[in-house]
Amino acid sequence: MNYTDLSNWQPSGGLILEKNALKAVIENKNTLIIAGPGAGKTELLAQKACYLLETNTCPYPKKILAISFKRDAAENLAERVERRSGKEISKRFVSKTYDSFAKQLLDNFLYGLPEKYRPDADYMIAIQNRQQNDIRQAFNLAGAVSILELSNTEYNNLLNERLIEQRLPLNEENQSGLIVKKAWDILLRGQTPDFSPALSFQMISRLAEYLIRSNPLIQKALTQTYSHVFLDEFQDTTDIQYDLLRACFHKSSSIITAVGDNKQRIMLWARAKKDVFEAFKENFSAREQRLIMNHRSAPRLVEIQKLVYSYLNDEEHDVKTSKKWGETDGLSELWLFPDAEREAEVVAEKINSFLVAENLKPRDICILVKQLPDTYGKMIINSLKEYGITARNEAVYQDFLKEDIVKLILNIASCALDKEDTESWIYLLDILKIMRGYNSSRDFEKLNLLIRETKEFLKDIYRSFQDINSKAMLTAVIWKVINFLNMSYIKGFYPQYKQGHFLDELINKLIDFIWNEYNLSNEWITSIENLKGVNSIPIMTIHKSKGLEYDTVIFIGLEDGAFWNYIKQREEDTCSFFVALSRAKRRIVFTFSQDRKVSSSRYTMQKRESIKSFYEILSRSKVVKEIDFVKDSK
DNA sequence: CCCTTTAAGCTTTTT
DNA sequence: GCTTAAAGGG
Repeated sequence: MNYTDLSNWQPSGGLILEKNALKAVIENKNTLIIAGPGAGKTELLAQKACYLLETNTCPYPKKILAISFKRDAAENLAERVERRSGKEISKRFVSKTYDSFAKQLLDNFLYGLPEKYRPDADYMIAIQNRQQNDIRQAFNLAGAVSILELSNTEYNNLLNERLIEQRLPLNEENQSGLIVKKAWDILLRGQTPDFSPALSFQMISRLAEYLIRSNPLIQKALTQTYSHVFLDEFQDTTDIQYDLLRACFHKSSSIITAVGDNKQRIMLWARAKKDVFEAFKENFSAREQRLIMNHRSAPRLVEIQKLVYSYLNDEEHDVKTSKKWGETDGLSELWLFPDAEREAEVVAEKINSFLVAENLKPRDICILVKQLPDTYGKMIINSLKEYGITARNEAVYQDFLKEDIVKLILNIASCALDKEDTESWIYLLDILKIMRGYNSSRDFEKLNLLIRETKEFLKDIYRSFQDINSKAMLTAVIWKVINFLNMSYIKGFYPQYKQGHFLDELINKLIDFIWNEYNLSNEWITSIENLKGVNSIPIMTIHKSKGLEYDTVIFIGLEDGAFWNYIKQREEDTCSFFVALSRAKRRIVFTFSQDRKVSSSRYTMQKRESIKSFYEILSRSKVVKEIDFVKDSK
């Protein structure tokens, strides 16, 4: 392997990194990179990975470990590095989620745990929903008595909290501590006859952390394997995750680069550690580095974004916009409506003109809500239908579409229906190869046979699709695909499908969705495309939109009613407002409706009293155009 | 059976 | 804070 000389290294893709970003790429110390929206945090990590690998600063055979929260973020990062540095070199870039990192540690070194905390090797992931709550049940079996003053949810939360609030081992000095330990025992090893071992991801992280702490050799191996560690979306790190990181890499030679944004901290309610930046700087002697570019948003929108900083008591930091924008680029509007019907009418009409007159694609636009996309989006979806435009609650599809089995089956369908789709063909063949354990260089014969068989099979599927005239027939075709893949190969390759009925449910849902789309379009390729969402406008919550960007963002319902929790979480909701605002590249629209029919029967008067600071920000910016849409002006 | 009262959910991910 | 679904009372 030829490595690039340190001084000759250039960011790939013809990109020019801002001064601080280049510094952060090259500097080989623990670093906390704080950067606002659109600064290219993920891109910086990808560039840094390429730098470390290409210049051998991460010396062969050592690796880089990148940890993200979500699977698609982890995959996205890995994909960027592979695209730039090539398959060979990027083998030393390991990108995974916190949970897979923790679970892998636990599963690989189960016997490194003291016997008292060693789970059964066949433990399941604990289920916690209405029908079944493994943790509650374990506590019941352990003899815990529920507390009358607490509601069900509060009590469940309390039990979960007691399980994972501290690092292991537990303090067993008092009576309640003993019950917690008993519950742990039951969850770790089960209780005959009817409770099987089950662990939550939080418990898995706690166990992994304890494992590392009690086995210095494993910790050493870990830090020797990974010379560099990347942490994405660092502001969302929970205390449990932070403890694990600390156990793994504190006082080690591994160099950590964390990137995050304190103004996008909207996960505190889900246990994010509030002082994680300060803790990291102190515990790891990390240097703070700020990026000042906003490559995403137009100058006018950045003006508004800057005003949010002062509301968050954040020091003034300079933000520079990209040169691709003109000084006065960026549109922001506040639309006022008498009621939600009028709102739906106007929003649909405007979206239609964005698509027609401005030539935007459906995926250039995003409809954002604080919560309850179905409730807030329902009327707009219906109004858009009159223009032949589809909008959909993206949450229903987002998680579903990134499931491995769904991706695989949809790829096969695309391959079978559209012979030009080489991308799907490469993806499919790659997976089949790995699933069957074939080696590209060794199993030449087998591979050829596999290619022939698969091509034959795809032709068959193509013909089958043409004959389908009922849902039962579609179901039969999908099962033909699954049988070709082989159920036991699937479960072996994707262990997450081993448990319960998850896989069956996904397959049934997939059949429902495809059949539904087919009834609308009567064309198979279009149905698959529409299911993937290419032709529909996404409606989603602010939380789901994190990390995404759109030309035009329409936020529905800048109203007290949507921010009902504002009194309890002022700062966090202001961050939410900021996240919504900063998704937009060129245009942001906020709507307010005097009356909103949230329920099926009643209107509710909307106020903007408690969130008036949001309106102050908008009006202080002096760039927001206020438009009052009175009833029935058409 | 109907009306009133009460509880729970609402913003998340992960094998 | 507001909706929905259930449980409870007459």
